[in-house]
Amino acid sequence: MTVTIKDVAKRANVAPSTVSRVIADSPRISEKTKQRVREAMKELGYHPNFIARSLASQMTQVIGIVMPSSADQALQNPFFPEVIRGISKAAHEKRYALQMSIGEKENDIYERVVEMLQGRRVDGVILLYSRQNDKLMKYLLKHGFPFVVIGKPHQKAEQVTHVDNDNVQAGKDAANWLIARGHERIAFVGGNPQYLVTVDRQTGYAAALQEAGLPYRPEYVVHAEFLQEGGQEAMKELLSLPEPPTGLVVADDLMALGILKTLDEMGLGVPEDVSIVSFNNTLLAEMSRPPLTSVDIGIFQLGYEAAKSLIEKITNLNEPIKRIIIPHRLVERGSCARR
Amino acid sequence: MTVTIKDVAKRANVAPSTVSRVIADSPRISEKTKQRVREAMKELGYHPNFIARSLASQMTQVIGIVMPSSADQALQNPFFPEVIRGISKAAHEKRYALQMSIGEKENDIYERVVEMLQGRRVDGVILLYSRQNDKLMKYLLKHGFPFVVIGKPHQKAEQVTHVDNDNVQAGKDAANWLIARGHERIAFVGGNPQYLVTVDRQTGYAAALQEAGLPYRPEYVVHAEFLQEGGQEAMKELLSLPEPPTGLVVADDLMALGILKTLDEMGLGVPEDVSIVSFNNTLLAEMSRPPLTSVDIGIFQLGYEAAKSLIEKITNLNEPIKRIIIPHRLVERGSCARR
DNA sequence: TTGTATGCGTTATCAG
DNA sequence: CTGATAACGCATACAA
Repeated sequence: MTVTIKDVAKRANVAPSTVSRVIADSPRISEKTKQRVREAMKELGYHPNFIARSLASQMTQVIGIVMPSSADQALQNPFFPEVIRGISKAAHEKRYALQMSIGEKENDIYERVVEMLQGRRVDGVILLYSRQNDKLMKYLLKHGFPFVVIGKPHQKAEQVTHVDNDNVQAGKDAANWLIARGHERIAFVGGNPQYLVTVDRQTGYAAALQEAGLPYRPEYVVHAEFLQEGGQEAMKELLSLPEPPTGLVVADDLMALGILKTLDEMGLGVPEDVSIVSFNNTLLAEMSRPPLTSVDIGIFQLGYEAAKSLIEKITNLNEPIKRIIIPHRLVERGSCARR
Repeated sequence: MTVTIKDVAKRANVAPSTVSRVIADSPRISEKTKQRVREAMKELGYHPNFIARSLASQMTQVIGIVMPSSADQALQNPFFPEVIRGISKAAHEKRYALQMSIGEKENDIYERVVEMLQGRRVDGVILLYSRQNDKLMKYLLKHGFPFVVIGKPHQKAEQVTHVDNDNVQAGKDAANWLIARGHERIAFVGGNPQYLVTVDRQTGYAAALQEAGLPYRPEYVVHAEFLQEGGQEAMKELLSLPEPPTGLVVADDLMALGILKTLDEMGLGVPEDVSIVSFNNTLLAEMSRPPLTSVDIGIFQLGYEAAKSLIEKITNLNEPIKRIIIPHRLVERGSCARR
């Protein structure tokens, strides 16, 4: 029924191994027989069976994508489709397929990924998150499975190839943008502090304040999970302080969207009353009112480089550990005003 | 190095085939030896090799997800993560893994999916789109590959298992909502008319107008690709008509977000000047200003049922063709006012 | 440059 | 209830 390498071999009057070599485009086969074999393949409608190939070669040509737990609505963040586009591009260039693992709870994810790898379904994985004390990462390191992290690993960063931004600098740039426009009361609204991006950007924010001689006020730092209960309240508190901030550095565009809403409900206008700089420069930044000044972090590239690195690692196990920093740049739109 | 079924067999003093049966939990193995074998598996840290299993059993336990072409920014639509969550849930329940195919151009996608299927990497696929005259769908039908469409197939709908909403009724409901609130000039803003959702919702919209005795005005129907050039202009034209609409039925939340922006630029308020009903009821509907009255179409369920149906089809090739309709319901928020 | 033989880790078909 | 043994479709070391 399904046409195999043997059928092709017969048709072309060669041995199966020859056909195999033609598929691999081995240089040790004469052009003439290559032609003949290829013709036979066409005529029979041959398609190589990846499963069989994988079993024989011990390589699947599949890479696994590990998403953060879907319990939080993180998936709704436009960040993900965009990284995946980047991953997909690089993967396709090297003829790799993509397998995906989504789980509700952290432990779900762990188990599925272990199964993926131990079951030899994938050659390696890309982690689209990086959380504190990650059981999965430890497992991967221990067993020597090829993997790459997007973001900065909490532990053992020197042992883990990762693709990241200079989030400290990015946080600094964002705050400086506001400082340069005369703002002196600048708050930081971050996401889950379990994720290192948040921490890094906050660090940069704090550094910028310090360099500018502005005081760091703890009450100006809020970690609001906007999608959860309580997020709005935290924001409202912040803006109801005796000395409310005039500028906000916000962890990402999706959060900024939520904040715009909260501000609106409080009767505060952007940028007249409050200026905002956010991160990621996704579609949302363009579509929001006002459009958001946002730090572009090269999401597509993050994915692209991660996949490229992973594939290098897979094909060459001695590939050194790498840290790749994707440049960022602030994109000005309408959410910041001079003070 | 890697521990196989044979190692386990030796350890447990049984034949490899017995181990295989234990893995499959065959009833023809005594509980006693099952215990023994399972112990041996634990002790050796055995993990079954899916690739080998796939080759022998001719089943991969993997389903493919086919995304629409990423050339347009469709991927940015929160619809996708949510369907995928649904798919993932059902897949995991039946212990299936997910493989993903993203391509830039339509032809890209076609080729990758053919490769996926012919290469026996997946047992079947779910199409997350349904476009006119789809080459891929024809191919799938012709070759008898198991597949399920989310949305309504343009052609041969009777031959294709699909999971859809009653989009005509949904369109009607949306329009009626506005009509019931006294609106008489209601426009329809759809996405790409190549996609049947758009057409169906428009049909429902038109039917509602007719039933209410309102005139159908062609100039009130706009297909705006917001993310492209020209989208804004089309909207502005619509709203600059001598008799501009007071109500808008908008294809989805993401588009509605863009429209809110355009309206704002034109100095029009929602819902004071223009009322909006949109579709999908994603996170964006909650986060926008004002929050959007939106028709919830059960995105998660669409994915869940699709995956379930596909798996049924894979495991039982005689499974009949099905059409599954996921119920919708309009969720009221703040974007509609009485006239 | 090409062919032969063997193995990849399982499942499945026979026996027993 | 359990054990040999032959596929599954391809890659590769070794021959020729």
